[in-house]
Amino acid sequence: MQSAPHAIRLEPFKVACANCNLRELCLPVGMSVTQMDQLDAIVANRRTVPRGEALYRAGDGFASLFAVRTGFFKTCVSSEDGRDQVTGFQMGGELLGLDGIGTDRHTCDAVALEDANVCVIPYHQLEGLARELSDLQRQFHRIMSREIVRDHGVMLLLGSMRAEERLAAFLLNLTQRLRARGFSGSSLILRMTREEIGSYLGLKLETVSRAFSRFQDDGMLEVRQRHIEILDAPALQKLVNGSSC
Amino acid sequence: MQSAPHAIRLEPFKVACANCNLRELCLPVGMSVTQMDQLDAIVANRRTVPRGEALYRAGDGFASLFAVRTGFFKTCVSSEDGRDQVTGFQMGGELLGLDGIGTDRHTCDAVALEDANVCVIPYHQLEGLARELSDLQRQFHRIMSREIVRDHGVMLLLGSMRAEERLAAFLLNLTQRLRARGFSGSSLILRMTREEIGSYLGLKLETVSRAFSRFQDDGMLEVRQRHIEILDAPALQKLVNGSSC
DNA sequence: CGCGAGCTTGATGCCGATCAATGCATGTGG
DNA sequence: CCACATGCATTGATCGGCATCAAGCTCGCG
Repeated sequence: MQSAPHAIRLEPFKVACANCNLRELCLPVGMSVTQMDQLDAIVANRRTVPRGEALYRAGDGFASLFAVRTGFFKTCVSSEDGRDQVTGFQMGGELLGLDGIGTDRHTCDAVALEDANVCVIPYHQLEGLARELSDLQRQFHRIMSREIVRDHGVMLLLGSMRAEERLAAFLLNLTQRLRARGFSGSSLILRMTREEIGSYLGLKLETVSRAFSRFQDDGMLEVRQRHIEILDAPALQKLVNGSSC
Repeated sequence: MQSAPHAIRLEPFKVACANCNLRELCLPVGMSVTQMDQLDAIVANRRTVPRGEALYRAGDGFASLFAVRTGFFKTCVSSEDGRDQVTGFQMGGELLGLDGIGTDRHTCDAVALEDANVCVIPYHQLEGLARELSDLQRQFHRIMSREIVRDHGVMLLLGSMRAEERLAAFLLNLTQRLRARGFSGSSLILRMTREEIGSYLGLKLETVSRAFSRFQDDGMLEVRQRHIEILDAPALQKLVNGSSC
């Protein structure tokens, strides 16, 4: 999310899982080098996705999962009548496509918010390998389970938090994930618009903008367009939790 | 019956997966009889949960998944400051406990809304068996994926629907699942309170009650306490979708 | 430079929360 | 059996937070 993606558009050579700096956040967690080599053997392909384009769309046939190597994605579902809901933002090391396993079709769109590069993981082969490597199986199950738990957290947010609490929770979640990837966590550049944030949080873009302004007035943030400086993380944290009354 | 030493209220006899009337909605989907026998071997235990009691609670260690045989559950997460969110309602054939895989601890409470009976599926053994039986592996992955997709649908509901639309969607979802289990689908008894429905839908109980009343006034439902008669399902469906304007 | 996408800010209105009273079913003990 | 308590549901009155509508503003870019 932080780096300038325009230096190299296409990886000319393959980076093995064992050499990938995201391996501690991705599928290979807990695997030995020889196991990673086996995983590498099925993750033969890369794919670049230019900013604004879809990695897949709802209705597309499902064949592979994708691991984000560089770049930033959003996933969104939409109902018949055109209502739209962003269901998540994905960064390096996170898996995309889990929604497709259940019905062999994708049920949401995955759109790159900046030029991106993903590892293509043919699902059928992954299943086969997971039957041989219990470490891989375990990690895969953990990732799915954590996605479910994350979704439950979003439900809590959407069902019972107020606008500013939602935005605070969102920012803290983002910074935490960035910190896990070696970024500062107090200074970040949003890859998504106010409208996309609003869709994720169940708010209108004006409300998101107002909340940003209010946080700035209260000295918790410095906001310059999409560049956010977190000045008082504990205050944000307090908003998310015990702010009532 | 298993000679369980600590058997408080165990089923007097075991019903094999192959004979269970829920097998087409549960883990054994797509498995042969001999495969189901192998599954039976690890699903040796049953557990009864009286109404109002928890099958597990957030923070409990995770060891097993549970398949609902009879009865009705809710799952709910809560934040530090006591906010509470119902994340789902589970009925016969549905799995409980998937949230625990990611961290080896449960992250939500599962509470029986009526006296219930569940199959205990030791997770470690399930993993082992899934490595042998690709059909089991596939179905397990499908169930997890569908849970993720379901959660995305709830996010859409919470993020972008209005009160009556949410309740309509909720009722239609319930009736559809009941129909899949051989019930009429037009007449149902709610197992949960207005408050629990409200928590699930991100509404207050008064709002839920008012929406029920309004549906009744409009001739779409007949509401007598928890007994609901669906008089005009298409009208409900229309509310969920293209009601805008 | 002028255009347009995205962002900010203000004014107003509505949906659902909140507060409060009543109704209704079930259960308990006198 | 009734009196009473309790939990849940309904309904009304009022209030507040966020949506909506409507201008401007900022910045990148052709």
